[in-house]
Amino acid sequence: MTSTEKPLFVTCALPYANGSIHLGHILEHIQADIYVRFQRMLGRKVYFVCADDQHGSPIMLKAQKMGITPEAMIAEVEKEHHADFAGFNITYDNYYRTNSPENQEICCSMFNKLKEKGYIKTRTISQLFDPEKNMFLPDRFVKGTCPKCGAADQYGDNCEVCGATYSPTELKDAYSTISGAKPVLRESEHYFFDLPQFEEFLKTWTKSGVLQAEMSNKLQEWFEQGLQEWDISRDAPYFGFKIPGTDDKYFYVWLDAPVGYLASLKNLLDKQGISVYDIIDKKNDTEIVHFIGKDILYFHSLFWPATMEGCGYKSPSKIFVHGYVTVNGAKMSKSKGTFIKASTYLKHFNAECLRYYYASKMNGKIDDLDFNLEDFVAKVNSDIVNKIVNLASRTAGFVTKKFNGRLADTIADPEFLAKFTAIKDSVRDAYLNREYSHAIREIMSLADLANKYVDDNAPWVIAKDESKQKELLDICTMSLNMYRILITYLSPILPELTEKSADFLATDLSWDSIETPLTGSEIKPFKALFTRIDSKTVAQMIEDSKEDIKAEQAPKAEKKQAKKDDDEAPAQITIDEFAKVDMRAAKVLACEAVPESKKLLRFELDLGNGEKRQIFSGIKSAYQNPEELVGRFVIVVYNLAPRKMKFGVSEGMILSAGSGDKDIFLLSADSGVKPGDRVM
RNA sequence: GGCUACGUAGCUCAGUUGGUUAGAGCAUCGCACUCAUAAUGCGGGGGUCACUAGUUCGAUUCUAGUCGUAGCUACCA
Repeated sequence: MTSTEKPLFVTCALPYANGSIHLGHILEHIQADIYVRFQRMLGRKVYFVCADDQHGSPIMLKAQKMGITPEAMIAEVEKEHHADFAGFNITYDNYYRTNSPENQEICCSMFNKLKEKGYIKTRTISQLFDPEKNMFLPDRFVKGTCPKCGAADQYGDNCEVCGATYSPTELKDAYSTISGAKPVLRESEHYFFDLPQFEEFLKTWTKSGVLQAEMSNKLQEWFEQGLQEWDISRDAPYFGFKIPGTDDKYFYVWLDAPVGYLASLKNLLDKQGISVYDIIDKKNDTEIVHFIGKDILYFHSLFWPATMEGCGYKSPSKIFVHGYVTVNGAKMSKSKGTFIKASTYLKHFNAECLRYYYASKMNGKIDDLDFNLEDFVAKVNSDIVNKIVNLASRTAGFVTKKFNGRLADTIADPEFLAKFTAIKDSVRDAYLNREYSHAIREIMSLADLANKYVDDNAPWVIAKDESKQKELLDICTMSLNMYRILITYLSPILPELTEKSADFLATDLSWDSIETPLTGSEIKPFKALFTRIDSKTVAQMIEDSKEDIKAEQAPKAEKKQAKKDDDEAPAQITIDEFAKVDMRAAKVLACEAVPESKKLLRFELDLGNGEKRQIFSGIKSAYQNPEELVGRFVIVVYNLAPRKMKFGVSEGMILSAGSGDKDIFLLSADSGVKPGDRVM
């Protein structure tokens, strides 16, 4: 059995049900869809499935905030996701959900198997708990003061100011970002998957060619660090599946998400009377292929194959990892309007444009792909319209007007046409290796050749000579056959254009028919097959994206307002607490703007008794001429922990008041104060 | 800080298992053509292949370092 005869089970990563699909998601789905469409073209049996990933704390909390049930929220999101992928012509055999009976059944059955075989352990761990909300807090829902540098409002796992990493229990003045309550430490029994038992299996598996080389190197690093047991349980309240045999333990969302692949497949196969367990049986020759982004490699290359192996099931055959999408060379940015939702894109452009553009840059590697907006317009117009479609457009008219649409009975120059069929294998290999850009390069160079053929033969000249009518038809038949071949090559990428072209040529465009010339048949009158795009539409799309974000952020602004109100009435402190702050007067010895920084001024201060300190202060916006500050007195928090900053260590804090930006005013003392005087 | 990847024409990208004048598309300039969705063809200009050192008869391609960009780095996954 050759590899193209084996059935194929293909998935895309399950989009999380707390937000919209954006052009980053779409990259993966287009990549997979092209792959799948091509495999189907070769006649291969494919199950292409996806689903919404609907469990976990973020979903539970977001639904709470919206005042609806998680079920209601995910149903809404699912509808939207469905429409988005359909809009991009992604041909899923099934798009399902993780919050489904099928998923629960498979999760529980897999868990029980793993437990029976001794791969599940329990251990009591201490974790921060929100006493008001009555729930355990994931790290990123805890904020507080960094224990290393004293920066306020840092997340529970690391400090964005000094880069220190720590456990959330080390945070000072920690608070829950959900309720604002002070978290307490509480113990709980957790379930762990014993990943280290699978080390040998995983090492062998990762070397079996399932991953790109870069990714398998990455795994080496993880092996060197040592595999850890994986915490797969979460305590109630949690939106997910209850773990069998427990009252208040739930499967961690990342346990049930990949199982969602199987759930979606099961939902599909049940209707066909096929058992999903047969497909994942080790004896079954179905190949399992996952398309994922590089951010979730860890789950798919360690936990997922290990849990499958632990259950005695087949591990994935291929994990195809791709990079991120950047827009105009930068990360997608909400404020720049380059965070473009799938639905926003579809309001302005046809799916085919993006399918083509992405494909023209996809190479099967994990490099990021840049969505350059100018390049997008240029490439779509010049490749698809000016070159490819032009071939049909410039010759079809003659056939229709002069020959009633009937093509010549033979191919005039089979040798020349053979150049077009000659790249068939190379195009096939490119598709199979996901080197779509390579395929497109070859196809486009033939499109150039085809246009040159038409130019060289100048049918518009021959058309005027009544004695050369056969020659005219020959040339047009050649040109339309070149078009037929090229569009067939492109059909996995451009399904709509292919369909329109098949209708226009009144023939089937299949992989097997590539070498079979289209002769003696009638074509339909040519109509514009593809509409060119322009940069004004791009600008509109960007504007729309900015509007999307504004609409989304409106409620968040309210939240900020609420938080601000809290600031106005901070908790009272005792005089003892106040006395802990040592503030002193200091004389500015030198002051300069930090050139690489937008906000910072660097001060050199005299704190009396010959003590000098360097302090950075974020007041550049209000003091354009820092040198004018030299000689004046400022108030400094003397006993603030030093903070290492990008440009040096800041040894204290200079006090100022104001609302920000240009309205920042340094505090100072009246004349007579001396460097080092304490503020009483 | 450590690790990894990337850095080739104005833009987006190929390519080189080390070897004569480094490629494509778009953009730009000139010419031709007028069948075609102002599309096409021919020709020109444009690159010290990030920088520096090393290996080599020879490096854009190998090695090391530097700079820049991105990602990873947490008992997080």
